[in-house]
Amino acid sequence: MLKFQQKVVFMEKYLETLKMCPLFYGIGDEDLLRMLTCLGAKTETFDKKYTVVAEGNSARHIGIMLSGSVSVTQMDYDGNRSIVGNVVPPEVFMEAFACAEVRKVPLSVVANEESEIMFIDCSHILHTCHNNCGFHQQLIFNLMKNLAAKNIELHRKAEITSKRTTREKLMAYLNMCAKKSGSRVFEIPFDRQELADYLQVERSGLSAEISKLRREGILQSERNRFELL
Amino acid sequence: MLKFQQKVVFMEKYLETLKMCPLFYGIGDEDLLRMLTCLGAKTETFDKKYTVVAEGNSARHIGIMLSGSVSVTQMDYDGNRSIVGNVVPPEVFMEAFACAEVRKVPLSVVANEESEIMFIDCSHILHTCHNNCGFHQQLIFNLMKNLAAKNIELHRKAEITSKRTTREKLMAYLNMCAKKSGSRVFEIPFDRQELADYLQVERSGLSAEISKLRREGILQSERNRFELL
DNA sequence: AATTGTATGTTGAAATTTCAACAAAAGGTC
DNA sequence: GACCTTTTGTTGAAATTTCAACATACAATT
Repeated sequence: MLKFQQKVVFMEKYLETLKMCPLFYGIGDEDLLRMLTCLGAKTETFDKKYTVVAEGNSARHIGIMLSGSVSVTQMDYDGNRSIVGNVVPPEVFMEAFACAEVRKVPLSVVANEESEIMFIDCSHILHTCHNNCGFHQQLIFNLMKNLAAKNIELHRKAEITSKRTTREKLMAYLNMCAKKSGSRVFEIPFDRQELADYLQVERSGLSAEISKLRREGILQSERNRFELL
Repeated sequence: MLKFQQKVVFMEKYLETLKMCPLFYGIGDEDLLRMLTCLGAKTETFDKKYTVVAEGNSARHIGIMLSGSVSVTQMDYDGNRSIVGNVVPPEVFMEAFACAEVRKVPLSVVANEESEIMFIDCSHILHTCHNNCGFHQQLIFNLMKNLAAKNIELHRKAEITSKRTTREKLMAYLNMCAKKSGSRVFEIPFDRQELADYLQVERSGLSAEISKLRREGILQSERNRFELL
């Protein structure tokens, strides 16, 4: 009993985050908490740099970011890292593999900082439970919307990395960030090496290009803070 | 009345294709035909090279390939074409934009050859009709699965284009094709320029690389037929 | 404050890609 | 078959990226 109480208290700590999660759109507080229990949601904490999901792991679970942030990365057979993206609360990750009922994930997820993550076995979402929670329908609908949105995000990333030069990729990325943040001043979630792995270019060449753009008066930057002029 | 009859006859012409479509998995013949009418499915024919969907068009409809094939492409502000993928029967396209309820599509779709395509207004799928067709649930579920599969496909494409050299991209692509076809001999759905635009490299450099691989005895090829040795 | 480690910037040489221009081969049309 | 168009292959020069190596700045730890 105490255990249940603790669980609820814990979930309530992140209730605001969970309510913002696209997966739970349109579901009230009470129902949400009940539903999470019904779905067998489990929360885990990961230290910085820890592997949340390793390539080849089972792809049964959907991850929901509660705090911190993680990077989704792909590793080449000869060690080249490619960063697919960055996930922050209240976003969801691994949902595509879970929904497609792929056995093993072909990528890995690493915590960028101390992070709390909720996991839900996707089969509990897909195969409506017999308690007949009225919200399963809504949940599936939300999951679908989220998959569609991820799809579009992948298209957007492809648009950036399809550029041929480091400069074009960088500018396409920075313009996208500016647009997203709604300001010409913004921070990016990557350090130089990570940005290079995201844009699929060389770190040194990327640094050189940033310096060049600065000299040309196109942008200002220091560390991960950028301003487009 | 005659019109209705014609429609049914037409649909029956492609019944086999439609039954294979991931969107209609688990739905019987009779139900499928009734459902298509209920969903207001419309079929159009496009000549080779014709634009099926232009960038900026409304993104309300899902396309289902009945015959022929189309290419999904993105155009750069300075005219660089990037090919996202190729769609053949009985696959579906544009579903991500329709499901995410994006207003305008950010890419265009062109017929590679004479093609027949069925369109369904996605809102008819998402917002269950009041006739209460028993299969709406199944349809939504199928759509979700399909979105997840597309997601994974986009990941796979990113894995290919994330390679740094023309040779690596090409080999990654050919290996994927070989795996998909289950044979070391296979045809690709692209001519050289299209393959270059898909892999995001120069056509001339791609041709040169293919010749080189041939000289090195790694593959054989003529036109779009390849054999990995 | 000194030390250590990590992140970023810089540079020049080597490798690769892009670009432009043309040659050769294949396909379609009359 | 002759002609025209499109596709594919080839080539060398210019541009760009990668790579390796080092310099500098910054952060954390003792």
